[in-house]
Amino acid sequence: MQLRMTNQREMILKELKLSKEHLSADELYERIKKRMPRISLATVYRNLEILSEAGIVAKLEVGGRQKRFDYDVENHDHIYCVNCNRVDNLTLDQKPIHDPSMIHSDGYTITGCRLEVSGLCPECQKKLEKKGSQEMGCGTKGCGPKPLTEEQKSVLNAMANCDEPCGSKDIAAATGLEPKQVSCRITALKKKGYVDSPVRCKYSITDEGKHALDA
Amino acid sequence: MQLRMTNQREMILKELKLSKEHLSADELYERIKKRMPRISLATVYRNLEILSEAGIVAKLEVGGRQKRFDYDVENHDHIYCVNCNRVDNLTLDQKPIHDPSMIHSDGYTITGCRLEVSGLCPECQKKLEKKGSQEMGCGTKGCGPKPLTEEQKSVLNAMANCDEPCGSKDIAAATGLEPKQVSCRITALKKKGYVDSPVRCKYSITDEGKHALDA
DNA sequence: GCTTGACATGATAATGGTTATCATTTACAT
DNA sequence: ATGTAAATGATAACCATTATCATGTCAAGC
Repeated sequence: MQLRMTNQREMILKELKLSKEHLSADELYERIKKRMPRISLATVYRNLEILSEAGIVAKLEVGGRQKRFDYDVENHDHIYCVNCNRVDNLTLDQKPIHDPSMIHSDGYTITGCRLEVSGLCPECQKKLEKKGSQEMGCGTKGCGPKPLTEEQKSVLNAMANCDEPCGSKDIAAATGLEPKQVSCRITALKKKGYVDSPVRCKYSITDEGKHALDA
Repeated sequence: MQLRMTNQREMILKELKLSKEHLSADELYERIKKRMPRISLATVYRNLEILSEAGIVAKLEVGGRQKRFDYDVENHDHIYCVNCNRVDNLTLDQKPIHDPSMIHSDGYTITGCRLEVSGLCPECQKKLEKKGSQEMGCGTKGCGPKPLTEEQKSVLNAMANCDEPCGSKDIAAATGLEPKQVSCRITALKKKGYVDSPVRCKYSITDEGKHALDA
């Protein structure tokens, strides 16, 4: 089994080196596609796996979402954003433990060791400040208004036509939906941040909700 | 928003405390189902999320596969098996860094910090010794012979009927498949460990391969 | 220079873990 | 006791990743 340096592989390495970021497979795919439109996402995954197996790039499994890949194969520590899953390098005042002999592990054979720090990256901090305690969970992609079902839209519309906070019965009447169905929809909309409950049992549409309706 | 203590939630907490392991959502689900057969996997996921958000259990995102949950919410370090993804606690001779002030992170707000060690757990070491350099990647479930397509089976059968290593042309003739299709199937079978290539361009079925055919 | 088979690719189906939706049920504050 | 928010179970949808396979390309040997 020997490795061939194909154009695709070369491109993957070049792009990874260029960015010096800790890109995920699909981010890398998006960048490469600009210059090599026919490349397949599978090829990117496959080659990142092969190249990391060969020790040419480093595979990072940090923070529980997608894998990320690093052109720098030296063992170093990372910090990741719990909100957007971005990964950055870490600098420490004190050298962390990277020595297997320090570790008591009841029979494990140790293959790797690193400090993993979680936090909120600067951008996500800003976003959260703006939005208050608003949920966001807005990663690198798929950000932007979330899709609504027809029922959710009609509930939102009913609220938009109401000047003051209204109860679920008013909305049931306005939409023709069953009261039970209305409260389900309200819950879903509240979770998305499109509906607010200024008073107990009274609901009103938020700015985000209005925006979502327009879109 | 307030939390209610439902039977399901109580059961999840009890079972997690009982095991004192670092269970994944589906492992927990399997255990709870024995005493509460109508519980839904979604409920387990939902509640683990809610309980960890509330700080009642700890969510571990270790090693890039499934999330695991810990009844012990104290900040401590873990070692995980790269093969079976099992997670264990770690004891260290020297206290690791858990102090955010040691960390330079260019604007990150730090929310957590722990040492993450990877290795091979005792059981997986034994398995690997037995199997030699055989691939295994056999996690907690879905272990056992991998399914074969009809074409793969017929290629394997042809090999089984051959006493000595044979070329892909022989197999093409024996199976009636196109030569090109044969080499594809051989590649797949080799990856599964069912076919070996003792000489370049000559293939023979392995013991695992025979076993897979019988099954 | 042609053949042959190993290695790669692109397209796409399949998988595994997890989350979202929604009708229904349950628990709790009043 | 009752009304409403919260929780549940069933299931569809989702996302990242892996597997499959037809096809394409490279490199070595005749």
